Amino acid sequence: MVDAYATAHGADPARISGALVMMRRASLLIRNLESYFADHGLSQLRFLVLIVIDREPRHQSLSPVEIAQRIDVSKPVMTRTLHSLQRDGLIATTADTSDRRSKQVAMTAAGQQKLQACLPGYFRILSDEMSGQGVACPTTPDGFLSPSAAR
Amino acid sequence: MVDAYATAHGADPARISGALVMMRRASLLIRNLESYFADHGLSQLRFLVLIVIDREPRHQSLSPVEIAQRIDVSKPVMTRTLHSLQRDGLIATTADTSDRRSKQVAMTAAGQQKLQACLPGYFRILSDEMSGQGVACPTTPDGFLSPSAAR
DNA sequence: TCCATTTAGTTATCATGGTAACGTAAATCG
DNA sequence: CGATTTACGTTACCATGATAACTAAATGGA
Repeated sequence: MVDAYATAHGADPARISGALVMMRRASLLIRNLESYFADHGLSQLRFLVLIVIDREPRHQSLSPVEIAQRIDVSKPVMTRTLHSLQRDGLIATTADTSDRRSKQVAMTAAGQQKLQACLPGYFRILSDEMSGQGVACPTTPDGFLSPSAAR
Repeated sequence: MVDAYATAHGADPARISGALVMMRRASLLIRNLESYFADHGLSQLRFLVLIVIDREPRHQSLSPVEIAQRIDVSKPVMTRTLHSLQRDGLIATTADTSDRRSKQVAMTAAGQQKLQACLPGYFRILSDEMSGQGVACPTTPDGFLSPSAAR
């Protein structure tokens, strides 16, 4: 089916299929990860925030913009996420003494614990995916990618 | 950095990196496609709905559930999307004579036109991606996947 | 120094995904 | 048949991504 459309538009069906398969595979993996994190009261974004703070070698704390830039997410999303993480007691924020516009974000003990608890399963899922033991990867009837799977 | 975490958890860094790179690549491709569709007043989901109807060999129309199942999307999302496509004049719905719970969805001339207009660029983007000429694929500083990029 | 520009964080709003629950219609089974 | 179960479309609500626009603070040049 992809073939029909692709050749009709002068595209190489193999390339098109390759791209679609990759998207499908990645999407299912992301779905899988998101489901795993949900079971632990996290999400991909919340997990990444904790990781980024955790591996900060210097002072163990970062400003919201710094985190947003490293994870490549917009500032409003970071604001919302940090508030929710704070509400759940996984991070704590303090005022920045040198810049009154800014804050410093640090992990709490509960945050550290949560992160450590999630890491093994996270690597397991990624590892299984690459060993071909990940989620089965049935393409859509048409071979096209489902947008829902893109999440 | 991935190495440090991965080896600390007994995972194969190469596998982990591989999974992260794939997710990153797919995410950027999806971003790219979404941006392309936005320029044409569509989205991935709206585009797929049109494709699924277009390639229906039998009667040129489908019920909302059939479309939802083929694209692997929830019913409420399909309801919303079909309403928006109808509002934009790209599809038309008629009552199903044999099942009063259901409807039949068909493309309008404008819908056909929009679909045909989008196909070449769509295949171009997919093809470029697989030929290595797609979007540059810089991993995050840490090698982890940005959730925003996952969209 | 003072005014303009940039930057940090926030708010408001939109888009797009999901689940739960509901009304109505069809189907199934006793 | 009639009662229960299943299925279709919808509504309501939540999560998570984005942009635009605002406030307050820092910065920089005339």
